Amino acid sequence: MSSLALKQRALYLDVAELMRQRIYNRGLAPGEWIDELRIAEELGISRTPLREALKVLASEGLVTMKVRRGAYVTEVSSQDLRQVYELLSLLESDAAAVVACSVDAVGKTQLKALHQTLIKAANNTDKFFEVNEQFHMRVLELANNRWRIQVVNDLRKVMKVNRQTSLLKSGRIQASLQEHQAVVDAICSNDAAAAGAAMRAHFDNGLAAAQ
Amino acid sequence: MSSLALKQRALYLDVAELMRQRIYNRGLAPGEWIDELRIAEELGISRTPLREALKVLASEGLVTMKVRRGAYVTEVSSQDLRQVYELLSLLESDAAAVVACSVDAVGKTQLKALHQTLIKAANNTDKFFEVNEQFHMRVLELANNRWRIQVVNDLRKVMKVNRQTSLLKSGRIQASLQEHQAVVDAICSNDAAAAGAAMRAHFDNGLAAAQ
DNA sequence: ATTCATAATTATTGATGCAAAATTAAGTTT
DNA sequence: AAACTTAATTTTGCATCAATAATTATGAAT
Repeated sequence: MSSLALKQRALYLDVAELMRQRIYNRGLAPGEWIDELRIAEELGISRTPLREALKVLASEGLVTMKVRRGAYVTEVSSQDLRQVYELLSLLESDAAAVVACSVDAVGKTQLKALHQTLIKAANNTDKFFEVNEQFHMRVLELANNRWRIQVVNDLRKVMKVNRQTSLLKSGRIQASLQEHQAVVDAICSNDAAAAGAAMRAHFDNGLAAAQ
Repeated sequence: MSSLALKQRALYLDVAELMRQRIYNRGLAPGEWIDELRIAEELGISRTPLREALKVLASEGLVTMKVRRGAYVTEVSSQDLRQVYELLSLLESDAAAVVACSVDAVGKTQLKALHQTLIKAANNTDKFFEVNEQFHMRVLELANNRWRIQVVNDLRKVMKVNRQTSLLKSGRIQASLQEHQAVVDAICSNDAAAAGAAMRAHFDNGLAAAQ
């Protein structure tokens, strides 16, 4: 039985995810022209699903389509990075405030548990990134607005294009953990204003460290 | 010389816009299955650019792709509408606050002029919609964050799927004008907090009127 | 030698074709 | 007559093909 025996997702979605990863890890560099023929051949697929994938990435802002000139990896300037950061700060701090009002005991327990996992991952950068994202996503899910989740997900994809600048000056992880603690505390004491402020501070510090 | 002599945009973008309009005016009803063959034939094009257009609309949230079952017009529930409204309120009230801080004399003049145009359009619903959107977009542009503009544009597209519910109970236009006036006044006096609050109030009232 | 024009190559865009999957219709059996 | 099975049709998803536009290369003229 083949390993690809039954695929639930359409090919273009898998290709989109693969291209995303290539963009994140600079296999495809910012500004670079995307050679459809080469990549399609490389992946052993036709250009149709690849082109569909590129249009998905274009709507996410990861690639830019130029008419009759194909697809290019979007160049994310430091200004773009700042603008995206501002939006994430706005959307996620509001989410934290909403969650502080609406969260139940289960939600509080989940956030506390995730924060503990994050503390344990402090010495493993990749793991820290992963759990950090889980924490932020859990807050968003608790805020119960599927459109906000969608928007934040897209913006985070843009951030990942410049992953090396996006986080982690020295000492940033420990500071980040303390800021998360403040968010958890504020949410668990149902203090909306404090939760929003703590999340906003977290993003402000993150942006400052990135520059 | 043909009317389509030189087209600057790719076909799939034109098709996407056409499909958007059909969804807005209920030529394609919420939940309805989109018959690729029929529409492609109707438009005299092949399925390829239509399918590309559908993927663009899917990423905007206007259509939903089901695997091996094609594309369906997204059903926007009243909860979705509320959630999108909340996000627009958040994003645009923050934009208004930013503009109040950064706006120059030219920007102030533009907003005042747009508001005057809006007042004159009070008796023409379609024109009012149009100028209203221009006003909101101008505020966003002055806030100088291209990612916010993109996000708001996408969210507004979702709103338009339920246009009939989205605005205009009786008396809503006059109230809306007064609320806009408050936004303009606050921005022109560089009062960020007041500008944000005025825009937020505008959205809160709009949502209340829609339900 | 440099610049402009034209030809050749390359790449994007849109159309068509084909196979797999899903839905619908038909038929058989209990 | 109802339900299950199987056949036919429809439709999606991916591949291939053709045409148009853009870029590069070649050559001619000043």
